[in-house]
Amino acid sequence: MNEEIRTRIAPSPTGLLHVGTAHTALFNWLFARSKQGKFIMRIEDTDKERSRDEFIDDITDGLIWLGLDWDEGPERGDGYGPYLQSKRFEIYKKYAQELLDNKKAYYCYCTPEELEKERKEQSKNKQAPKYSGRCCNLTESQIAKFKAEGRKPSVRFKVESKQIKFKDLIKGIVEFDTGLFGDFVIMKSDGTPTFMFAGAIDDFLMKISHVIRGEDHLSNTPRQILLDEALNFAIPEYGHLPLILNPDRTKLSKRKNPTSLSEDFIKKGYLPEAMINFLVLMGWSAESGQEFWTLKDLINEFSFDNVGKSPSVFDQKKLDFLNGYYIRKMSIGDLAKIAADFLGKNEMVKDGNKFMVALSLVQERLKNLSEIPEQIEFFFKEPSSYKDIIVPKNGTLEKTKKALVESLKYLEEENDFGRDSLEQLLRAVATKNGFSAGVVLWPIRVALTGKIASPGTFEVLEALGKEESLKRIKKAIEVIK
RNA sequence: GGCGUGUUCGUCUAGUGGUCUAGGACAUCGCCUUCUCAGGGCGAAGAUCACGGGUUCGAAUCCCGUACACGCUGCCA
Repeated sequence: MNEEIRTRIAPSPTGLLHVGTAHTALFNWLFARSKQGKFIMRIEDTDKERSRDEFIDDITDGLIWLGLDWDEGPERGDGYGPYLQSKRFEIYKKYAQELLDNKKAYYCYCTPEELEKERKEQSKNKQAPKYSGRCCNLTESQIAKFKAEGRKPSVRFKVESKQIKFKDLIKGIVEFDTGLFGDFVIMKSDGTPTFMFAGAIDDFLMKISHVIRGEDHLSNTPRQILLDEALNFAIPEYGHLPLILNPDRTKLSKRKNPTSLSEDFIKKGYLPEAMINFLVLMGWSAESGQEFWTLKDLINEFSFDNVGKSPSVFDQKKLDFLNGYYIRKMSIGDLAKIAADFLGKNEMVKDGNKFMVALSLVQERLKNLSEIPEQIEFFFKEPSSYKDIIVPKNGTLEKTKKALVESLKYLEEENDFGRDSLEQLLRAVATKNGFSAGVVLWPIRVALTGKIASPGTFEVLEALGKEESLKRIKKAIEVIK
């Protein structure tokens, strides 16, 4: 019989949702969904100093935005909750007491200063920094003395010296010698648990079957296994994902790269589809070689067999490409909807129809939503200051004037402002005057848009309509007089 | 310092002993489409598979060593 697959994402709310966390969440989610398992959200807010509620919101909102929903978590299902570690302190205390009672852990009265000094000395002597274990066998009188000094003890786990070997889902068999570790702290002197301890307990209590996390946790795994063994917990499967790196190959950091999902990607106009596709391609590839993926398709295709072992450099250019790709693929109605949401109170959104027409002209040129206002502005507002660019390369002021005047003449008489008939008309104007098409089309387009780069002349004429188009062309003739 | 993990085009990657004169994608460059930009189509360039030894008839693929990178070595997570 197969046990239910249960994975989790366990962010600590000490900052905005990081793309690395999103990446880990994605792989956990995919694995759970592909196995009809459960995906759980657990908030690791044991660090009271740095944890903030607003970060919890940022993290959960970001994952929802990506489409990574969870089955259990704060405010959602309470099978094995609570899912906020700050509400589970009694549980950790109980297990710490159990270890204390079994002599598998002991009180440590060392002060941070003493420990720091010890470490410094060790590294000065080229020794591995490792806790000496000096508090393990304190006498009654020594303890009484420390207590009298008002020292608050931490609880340290007594590390048994042995080989720990486990099969990582991604890395394969990994082996550690725990004799090198030194006794580590499981309860801080303020009574709160360390990440190592709380994580091991919660993974067991929440019946997590697979712990999928970043490779930076690989060296923590044997410690957690030791804890599991001491507490008689079942040991979960582990999988350590390759990390995401800055272009200089250091661990992804916000100093060197955009890392906040909300601030750097959502607000900049990236689409969840692009983000998912981009994230999954860092570390995973399909057997088929397919490179475009939606969450839905990934569920059927995902497997740890195709997850790579080496870290990936964050490549913004590729994200941009993917984002443009998904923007282009979207129906104009859907684009208008998400663009309107994105732009919020922007004036240009008010006239829904006009906004949609404008969008349709620039859709294939967009790399992200935030480029929209700049690209469609001409559609709502007469352009200005295009005097320097209205004469095409290799053209002259004289020809440009003539082209505009002649075009205006014919345009005024044209009633069909569809792009096809406009094309016929204007190309005829060009040949009639012995001009190449560009000589007449460029100035009109600039008169209409005020831009060097824009959608094509015929589309713009059509979209703007006869009245507005003629008005702008007349103005251009004035301007270059 | 110790331990762990990793190393294929600039980047993401395919590749599990012969089909690899190493495939795809992004980026770059060129051509075509064209009034511009974008898109699309076609094409080019780009990797002595980190390095050095082995094993083998044969290695990017297996073994050993070295180098480099990253992670852990915290009363942060």
